[in-house]
Order: sequence, then C-alpha cells, then structure tokens
Amino acid sequence: MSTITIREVAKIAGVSISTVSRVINDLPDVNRQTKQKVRQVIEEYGYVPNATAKTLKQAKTNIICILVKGIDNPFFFPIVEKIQYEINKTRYIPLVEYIDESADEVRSAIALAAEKKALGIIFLGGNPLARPKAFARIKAPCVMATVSANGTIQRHVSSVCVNDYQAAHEAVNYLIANGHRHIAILGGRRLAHDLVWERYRGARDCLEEHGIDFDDKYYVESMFNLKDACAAITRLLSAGKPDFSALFAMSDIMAFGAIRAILDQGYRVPEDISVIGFDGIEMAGYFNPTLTTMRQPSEEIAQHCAELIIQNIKGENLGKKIVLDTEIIIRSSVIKRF
Amino acid sequence: MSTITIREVAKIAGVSISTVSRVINDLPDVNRQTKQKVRQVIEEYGYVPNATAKTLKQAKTNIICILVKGIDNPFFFPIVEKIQYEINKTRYIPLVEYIDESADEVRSAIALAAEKKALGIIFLGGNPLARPKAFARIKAPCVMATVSANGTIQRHVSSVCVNDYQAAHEAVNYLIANGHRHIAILGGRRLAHDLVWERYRGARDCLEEHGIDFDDKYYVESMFNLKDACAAITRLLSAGKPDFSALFAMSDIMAFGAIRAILDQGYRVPEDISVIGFDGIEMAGYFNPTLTTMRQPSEEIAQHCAELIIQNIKGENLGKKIVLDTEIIIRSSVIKRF
DNA sequence: ATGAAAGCGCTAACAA
DNA sequence: TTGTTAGCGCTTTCAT
Repeated sequence: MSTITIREVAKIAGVSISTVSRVINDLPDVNRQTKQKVRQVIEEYGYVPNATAKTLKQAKTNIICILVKGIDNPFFFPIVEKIQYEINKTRYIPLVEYIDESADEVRSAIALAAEKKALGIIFLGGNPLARPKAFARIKAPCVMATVSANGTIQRHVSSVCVNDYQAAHEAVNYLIANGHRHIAILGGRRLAHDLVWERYRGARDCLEEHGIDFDDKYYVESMFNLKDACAAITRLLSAGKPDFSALFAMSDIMAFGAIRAILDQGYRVPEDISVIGFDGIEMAGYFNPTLTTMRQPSEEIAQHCAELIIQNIKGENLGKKIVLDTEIIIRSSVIKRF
Repeated sequence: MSTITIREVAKIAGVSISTVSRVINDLPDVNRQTKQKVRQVIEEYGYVPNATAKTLKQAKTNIICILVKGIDNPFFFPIVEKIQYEINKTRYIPLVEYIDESADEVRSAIALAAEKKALGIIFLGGNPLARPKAFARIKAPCVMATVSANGTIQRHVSSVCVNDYQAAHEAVNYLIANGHRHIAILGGRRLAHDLVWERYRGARDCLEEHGIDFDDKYYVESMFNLKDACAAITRLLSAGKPDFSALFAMSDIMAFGAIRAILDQGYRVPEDISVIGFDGIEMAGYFNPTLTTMRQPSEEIAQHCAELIIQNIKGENLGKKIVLDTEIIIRSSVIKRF
C-alpha cells in the first residue's frame, strides 16, 4: 500500500515539492524541461496525488453531491445520469452517493457536507424533510428532487418536482374518461410520505368529483417494489372476483408487480383490469402490455436540479420551489369500458 | 460553510485537543465529567469531525471499495446490496462507487486505492483486465465479480464468476432439447469482452455438437440495454418472416427488448419465437411472458466476493478464481417445438 | 486523566 | 522559474 508521495517525487526528480505540485496542477511558471522530468518520474513511479490531503488543504472544493436513496429505483437512473452530465458541463464536480434504503439520509448528508466539503447537495429519494431538526444542521444549500419542499421553513432548501396531487388526479381522470367507475389504488403508506398522501388525495378527489365514493378497502398498501406490489394485489384478487375494472399504481414498478398478479390470477390486462402507472420509466414501454403511465419529466427535473443547486451555491434563488408538469403516456394497459 | 473544528471545541470546553479527540473516538482514560462537558459543547455547536483530516492522519482505513460500472444494470443491484451487507458484518467498511459507463474503471480504481486508501477493491462491471499495464499499478488486492480473471497474470487479482461457456451451452441446449433447430443469438461485441466471447462459443459449440451449422447472420449484435436490443431484433425481423424459432439473449434486459420487438412485429412469444435470457434478474419473473433464463447465483457471487476480498487483504488466497454454477429457471418464454 | 507536539500529503503565499 | 515554509484538522505518542 506504500504509495509514493509528492515529497519523494520531488527528491527523485531533484526539484522542490512546490515544483512538483505545480506540475501536477498544471500551473504556469514551470520550465518545460523541469516539467518533463517531473512528469517522467511521476509516470515511472506511478505517483498518484493523495486527494485526501489535497482536499484537506484546499478547505473548499467544487463538489456538488447527489445523494440517492434506494439503489434499485429505475426511475432515478436517468435523473442521476442527467444531473451528472449537466454538472459536468460546469466548473463543478458531481459526486454521486448511493445510500441504503435503511440508511439515514440526513446523517449521510451532514457527513457529506463536512467530509467532502460539498458545496451543495441534491437529494433523490428518501424523505429527509421528515426530520427538520437534524436537517437544519446542514448548512449547504439543498435541492430536493421529485419531492416537494413546500412544507419546509428551511431557507436553504429548494425543490424540483411535479404536482403529485394533480398528476394523480389526471391519471384517475383518464381512467374515468375511459368508462371506469370502480377503481383501485395501489400506493405506499399514506402517512409516511407526503408524496403518497398527495397522490392519494388527487386520486380520491377526482373520484369524488365524478360522484364516485372511494371505499378504502380498494386502497392497496405496498412498498415501492415488484414483489410487494404483486403480493398485495394477489391478496386482493384471491378474495374473489374483482369488482373493480381499473387500477391506479403509484409507480411503474408497482404496476408491473400488479400486472403479474392479475395475470397469475387468471385475469387479463387490460381486458379485465386496466392498469395505469406513474413515473414513466423506460421499461414501461417494453413491458407487455406496454404500460400507460403518468410520466414525470425526468430530464427536465434533472436539468432544473442542476441549475438550481448551482444558483443556490451562488446565493441565488435559495428556497425556490419548481413544479413541473407530468404528461400521460398512453399505451396499451388501459382499455375503454362500456 | 464554517464548520467548527476540534481546536475550537477544545477551547470552548476548556480542555486540550487530545481530550476532545479521545471523546470523539470513545477512547478510555477520559474523566466522566470531562467527557460530558465535551459532548455537550459538540452537541451545542454542532461540531462534525472532518473525516478528510482523519483519513489523512490515519494512513490506513478499513475501507473495501466496490466499484460498479454501469449504473443501470439491474443484475448488479442484488449483488451490490449483498456485498455491502456481508462486509458490514465484519470490521471492514464497504464503500460503493458508481462510475459512468464511459469512465475508466482502472483510473478510478487507482484513484480509489490512493484517495480512500481502500484495502481492497471489488470490481463489478466493465472490463478492467483489458488494460493490464495500468491495472498493475493497483497494489491493493482486487476481486473481479462476474468476470473471469483467468487470463491475468496479476497475482493480486481474484475472481468470482460463472462458467460463461458452459452456461451458454446449457441455455442453447435447453432450446435444442425443446425441439428448436433454428436459433438466433443476441449478444454484445464478441471481441470486446471475454464474457461475450465465451457465451458465444458455448452457444455455437452446442449447436455444432447437435449437427447444427450456425450462420453468423443470426448473431445479432447489440449493447446490453433495452433500446438497442429492441432495435437490433426489429431490424432482423423486418427483413421478412423469421426463419428461426428461438432466441438466446445474453442478458435478461436484452431479452426484454427482443420480446418487445418480436411482439411489435406481430409475432408471439413463445408460440412463434421462444426466448431464453441470461442473468436471472428479478424482473424476469414478472415480465409477460415470464422469462426463462440462465440464472447467475448473485447471492453466492456476492458472498464469495466479500469473503475473498477479506482473505486477500489478509494475504490469503490471492489470485484465487472461484467458478460458480448457473441454474436454468424454466418459465414460460420457451415452448416445445415439434 | 490530561496536555504538548509531531506530523499525515498537500497547497499557496512569500522569498530568492 | 524555483524553493521554503506555514498550516489544513486530526490522531497519537510521550510527557506530565
């Protein structure tokens, strides 16, 4: 593990430490030949600068952290990619940190801000705002991606998200417009996440506006994954012949799990039960049947996140809340009911 | 961004820096009351230790790095999770680093070993062995996950993988056993990756052993993603009525893309074309039709990786190559042909 | 039980 | 153009 240090490179090359430092960092005022010689020593001995020491010294970095909670959420991939891409175009450096579903995102963020001296943090997934007191410890500006920061008093917290209420409202409205009156909802724990609550409200209100009473036994609670969603819908269906003709799933992944369950129980999608998803992940266009879904504009979300965090770092637009529009992608998992 | 430092905590608490350090690290030999007081100051002022400085000082860590190339490969998720889980049970600390598909994994690894002072590195994805010279720079023991390190002379490189040749052989054999004689192969660039080459050889040899000539026009080249696979198969099918009854895809994701293409072209899976995948990702059991696939034992792979890297760090089993068995998961995307 | 002091590898004034 | 030097925040002997 004995990596060579700048000191030794200097000694071997017969120059001073600062000269080596200059070469490493491509600073001006270095003789061409000296530079050549140092480069050669570096190459030969495989010297690698110790970034820890560099960071320690420099006191500040250009790092913007992207803290992703939930490694296996396909909805996040294109967002992470795009944010990275956008930040890379600037003078800032994107640093993606994935943390476990069970990890504490606020603690991670605090650590990040301190350790990596992140100038700003973009949160993707999780529910950091749920712990406002701990959150207040973070001094760096924060941007919440796909989660609204409306409920926050924290001035350094911005957000970029869709109007979950309205999106869910539209999704259910599409179902109703297609003649469905008996609609089930597949979502997360309503009290655990604002996001879930908003989508639930949007869906239920839409139902009510059309004079449809929503019986809570048609709210199917599940985690945001394939297996759990499949199990939940299987449970619902195995009780007997379903008396609903459409299902609104709060994520595409849940929709996939639900469709599997419906198929396994001997029903057809969409002929017997129509399904609409949420997110608009890539797989939705490849699944069979292809999945009708409320698409969140992931590219735009990413773009705005990148822009906003940089503005925030410069002290501009702190606490700004950006709300984007969703778009329904009509495919073949919803059929007209007469 | 002005985080308080250990020095200031010491001053405020009226003790020395070392005492504060002792409290932070929970070392013995600190008076209860002193500890109390220091803790209080830390709490009150929101002091967070600077991990950069700590790492710099400590010269060595307990970090084991997991370097994942290709953020959107669902096959990797459970492996990463399990490796993390296993390492967490030991005194070592797992550190997952995701790098872009276009990034240089060898450079990243070198940087990692130096910067984070990783004791060992587990590689997931990419093809680091393709650059042996640069790779030799890494002094920390390395474990290649799901890629064979057989071709390497490097003594510090171990690997945990399946026998790709044999697995592909079995997959195609299953197709043949089901009466298929005309089989297409969907894979990556054969010369770019040993893994692709091995699977190709296994498939082709199996065909030959059954007296079937493989016409290279039925080798469909594509990247390992949905879109490209779908496009490639669409191209193949739009040429005219397919004269093959089965397809072997080198990854489940590719299989999904292929199935979409087949369906879109008006054919049925498996009635017109049977499809077998590779990897055994979770989604394969939810897709429609459910996907028959050669499952790589991801849990076991992860487990062995974790064990091996720790042994390697201790100087044991350096360069060990572990080869695991795949298992065919029979579902409904392959049908008997008479 | 506590403190003083020597660095970890690097950068950035300031000198030369 | 190059070298000298003072730290960055922390851990860790070694004294006290």
